[in-house]
Amino acid sequence: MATGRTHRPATRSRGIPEATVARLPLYLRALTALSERSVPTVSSEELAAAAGVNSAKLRKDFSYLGSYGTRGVGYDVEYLVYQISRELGLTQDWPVVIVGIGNLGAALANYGGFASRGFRVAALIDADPAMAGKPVAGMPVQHTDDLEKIIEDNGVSIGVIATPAGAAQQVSERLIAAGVTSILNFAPTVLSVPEGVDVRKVDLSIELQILAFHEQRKAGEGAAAASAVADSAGDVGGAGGVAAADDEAAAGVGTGAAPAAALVPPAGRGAAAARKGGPDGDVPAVMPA
Amino acid sequence: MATGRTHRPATRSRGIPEATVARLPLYLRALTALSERSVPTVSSEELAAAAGVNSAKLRKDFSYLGSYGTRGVGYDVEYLVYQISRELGLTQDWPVVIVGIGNLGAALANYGGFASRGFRVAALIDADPAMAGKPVAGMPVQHTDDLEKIIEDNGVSIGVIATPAGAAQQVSERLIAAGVTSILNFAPTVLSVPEGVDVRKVDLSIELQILAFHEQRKAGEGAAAASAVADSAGDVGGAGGVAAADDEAAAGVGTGAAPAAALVPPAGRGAAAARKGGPDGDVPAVMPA
DNA sequence: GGTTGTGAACATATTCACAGCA
DNA sequence: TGCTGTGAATATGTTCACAACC
Repeated sequence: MATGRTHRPATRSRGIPEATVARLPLYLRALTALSERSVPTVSSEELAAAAGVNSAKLRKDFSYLGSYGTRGVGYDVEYLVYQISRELGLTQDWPVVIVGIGNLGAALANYGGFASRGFRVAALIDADPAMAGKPVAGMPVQHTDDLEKIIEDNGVSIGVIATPAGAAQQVSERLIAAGVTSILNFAPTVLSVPEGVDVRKVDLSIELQILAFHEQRKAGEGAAAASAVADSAGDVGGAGGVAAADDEAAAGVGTGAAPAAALVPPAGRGAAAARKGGPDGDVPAVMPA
Repeated sequence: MATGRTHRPATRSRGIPEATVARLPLYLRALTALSERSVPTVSSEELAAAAGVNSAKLRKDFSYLGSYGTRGVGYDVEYLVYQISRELGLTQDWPVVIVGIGNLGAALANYGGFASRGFRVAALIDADPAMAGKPVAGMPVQHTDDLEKIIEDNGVSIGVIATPAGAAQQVSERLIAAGVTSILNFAPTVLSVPEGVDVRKVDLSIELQILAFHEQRKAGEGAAAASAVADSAGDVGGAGGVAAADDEAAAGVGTGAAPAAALVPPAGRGAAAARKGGPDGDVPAVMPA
């Protein structure tokens, strides 16, 4: 590795669990708040509460980073902030580009927390020639034609896609060809990318659909059984779920990807097929409006 | 349940795994696209490719819903669209309110995919009196004072919070008190809510930090070892991760939650504490710039 | 032949509960 | 005494591989 250390120093070391990585930013945020209030130390219990997880999980998470606490006392806030920042790679500067400057792209560009934590918006890019040169968040929008040059000149390795769904795949290909290896995708599409490129997606409609699922359960159970509610609720900052994505769709294409069509109950063949289904004979009365 | 069926019809039935629920919207999106192209049936292999997952996982997921496929043939597209929609509760109408109409809130209000799938924006709410009455996405913004009335009059059970971090907790409390039981939170804060209320969060900065973590790994490995890259990449639509959240911060407060402070390496006490750390003696050369 | 549906094996994540240390 | 760090137990999720069936 970079330091010339032997591989896998001792027992486990390599590979912090993905679920833990996903929670580190949460801890970091809580710790930063404590740091600003000049709190010197926290217990796992307190910090866990602030981050919305339980303390055993937090201690386990930290144990993957090392033994940074003091038994009987707790964790040194400043020190932990530094260790987590380092682990997350936030002690260095990450230039990012945002592609697709519609409502959402502009919202992202204006997002303050962006700059605060190692990320720097290096450029705003849009395909609309009319946008070129217009300032958004105090920065001129540049045209897609210059995408490759911008990426290379700024050494950008992280790209944010906030274009309409239809443009996302192509944009991702250009970003990757120019050197980007991590993408945060807000467009409601599955991007297919080569091995070695990381993609995370944020999808509004998926999140809403997941909420609707649980809402429906609550309503159903409430009517008949009782409170089997505390299903996915309970631990807010939980582990599971993927992410929900939104899209600049509205600002780009008419209404986005694929609205119209379907949703009518399968009258003809559907009904036929339905017969053989009935896994638990569950065909309830939810008839579509 | 709604139909008066006996509880737990047969073997398992109740409780579709959370990970499966989180993928259903993905399948639904892919199926809707097929439906629009009038494709009558798909194999698990094809559909899995379109949704960015592997076919075994998809089949397992569907098996929790019932036996909706035909061996040797595949799945009937229309029928599956209906079944998944029903399972997710999308055959009914879900009025939602968006609170916090800054850049992000406006982007969400304009998002077309919103309306298409059972969700309907019932109202836009903002605390700024100057916003009141102004049309956003063809709908007048209403003032926070009327929040409770709006929720009740429209029977809203899902709320979207796109306010600055500082306002989020209070907004969530008002929403919940008025009857909302599911919240999609875009503010970078941990909401604490009573049991029975579902919260999902979308957090831009968390997502970026997760990407940075993997970027850092790539760089480190690449320099010395080689390609141990295909770490979190590989299956794009993977399972793990939480979500990343963004905030309307910029439009509301100055720069959001907690930017400044910390990030300097722990010179004094930090170094001292550092000694006892060295879990795997991993202290690499990543010295902050 | 082709494809689903699923038990069994494996992998990852969470929680418990307590020894070890300040 | 108080709190961390962690093995062991449990729960959840993924993948394999193949029997069942069209």
